[in-house]
Amino acid sequence: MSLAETSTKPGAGTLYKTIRQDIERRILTGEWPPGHRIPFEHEIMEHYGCSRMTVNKALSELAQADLIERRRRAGTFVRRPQFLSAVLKIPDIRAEIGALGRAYGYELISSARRTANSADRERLGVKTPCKVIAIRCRHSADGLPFAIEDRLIDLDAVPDAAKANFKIDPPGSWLLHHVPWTEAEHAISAIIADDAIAAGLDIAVGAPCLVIERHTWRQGQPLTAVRLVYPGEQHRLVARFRGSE
Amino acid sequence: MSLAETSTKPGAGTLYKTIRQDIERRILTGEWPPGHRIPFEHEIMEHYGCSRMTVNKALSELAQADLIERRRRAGTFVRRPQFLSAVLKIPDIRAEIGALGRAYGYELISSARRTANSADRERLGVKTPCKVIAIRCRHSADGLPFAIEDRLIDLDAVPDAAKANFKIDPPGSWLLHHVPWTEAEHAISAIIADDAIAAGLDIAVGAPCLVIERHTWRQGQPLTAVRLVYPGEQHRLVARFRGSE
DNA sequence: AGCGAGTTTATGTATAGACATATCGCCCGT
DNA sequence: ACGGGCGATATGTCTATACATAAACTCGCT
Repeated sequence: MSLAETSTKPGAGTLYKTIRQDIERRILTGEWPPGHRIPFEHEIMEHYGCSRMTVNKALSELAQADLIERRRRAGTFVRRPQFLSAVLKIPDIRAEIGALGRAYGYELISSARRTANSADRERLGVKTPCKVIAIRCRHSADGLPFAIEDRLIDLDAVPDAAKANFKIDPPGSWLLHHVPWTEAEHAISAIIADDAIAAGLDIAVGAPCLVIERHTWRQGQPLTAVRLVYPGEQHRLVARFRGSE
Repeated sequence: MSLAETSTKPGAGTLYKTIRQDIERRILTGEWPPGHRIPFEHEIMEHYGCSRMTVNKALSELAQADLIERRRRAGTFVRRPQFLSAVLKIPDIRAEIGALGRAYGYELISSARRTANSADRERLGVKTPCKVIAIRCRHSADGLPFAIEDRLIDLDAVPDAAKANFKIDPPGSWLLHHVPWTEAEHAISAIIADDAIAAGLDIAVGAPCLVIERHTWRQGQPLTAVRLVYPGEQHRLVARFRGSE
């Protein structure tokens, strides 16, 4: 029990993957519950009889996958699992539609620049007064409505947005290419189309819609808040992924 | 232009992060489109004047994040972005409800073991005849309906499932703890509650529902297919994440 | 031309050692 | 008791080197 388990099935052939999978297994089965401090690199390295870099590589990958949290001097801890957390990787609708091989269409419905009212401030999560741009637009694929977008941009945080031409560029694409972000949050829910949504998406009132709300920050400062409404029966969010081999 | 840009803002203080972000930026802005071969480790290492291990660390992280694909002898290539791919990280409803601090309830509605009919086979994606378990159950939080689950398990791929007691253990939890998987696929969509769903979730017919369909494989072999229906106005899939600092 | 064996090359893994950096805790002085 | 400073310690980064491995390429044989 004390030495490296070269006798057990090697798992994946390489040492660091074996280490990573051993730890991953213990976390997923609950043997090491959230908050548990996993052995120091020093100890793991002795257990497997390898160098610290090898252990470090295994732990770094687990940290990148958010399974563990590493704190200097304190050690490495099992993270609370992110239940049903949904990560939408690339948020650019224009590119998405292009990748589907369909013709992208964009239409600016309304655009207003104003001092943020209390609803705007709450939605963005800012406390101090600021200027915002409020945009409503529609994306379409092959001429058919694809999504309705409702967006608020904090002009103080993104002053360049005042110079962008949102009659031509979709705000999502423009922001993705011009503004770096550090944190984001998504929420996905389902709603029933009301009159405005039904008209905008060319579907029946009462039809199901998928709603994605996204907030984006840079170093804790709110940049933009957006709400995208998709026809729910036509649109599916699909993801395929691997379980770290 | 030829040497390391120590004059530009360091980005993140450490070299490998600078390298990773430089490359990430070029990919996200489209400067290096999908399929583009990015410079060899050898070249990057000379460009930044560092060792290959440092470059390798940066590229490994980008590969883990699925931004690039690495092929021996051929080089490293920008991957086709996974548009709007949604990754639901932990699929265990029992743990999810527990984490919300609410009391978990589980009720098996029906369970049947049978030889897969053609609909079962299509849903699972198997071609040859096999045995399956079909389960319908309900999850609740604090006594209120939380989700309806409809699941198919391939008994040939997961023979142990015949011994599990799904009257007590939710099939999702049981599978998570007993069956390793290597690939999974999610699809999220929105539907309108029909009679059966409305009754099961205690909501009105015509109310919006969020649907998650998940398929799970091990080494390409289908293990299980599940469809989860949530009340759409009460339930939101939320995720917060960082943009690789 | 077709095919198989050998070569080249870029990535993959692993090592030992070095120094940096964030903190946890302890000790000491007020 | 309280707080500031400092040392111990675990992780973070980086290097130079070595060998393994897979795949693309070359070349020569039939």
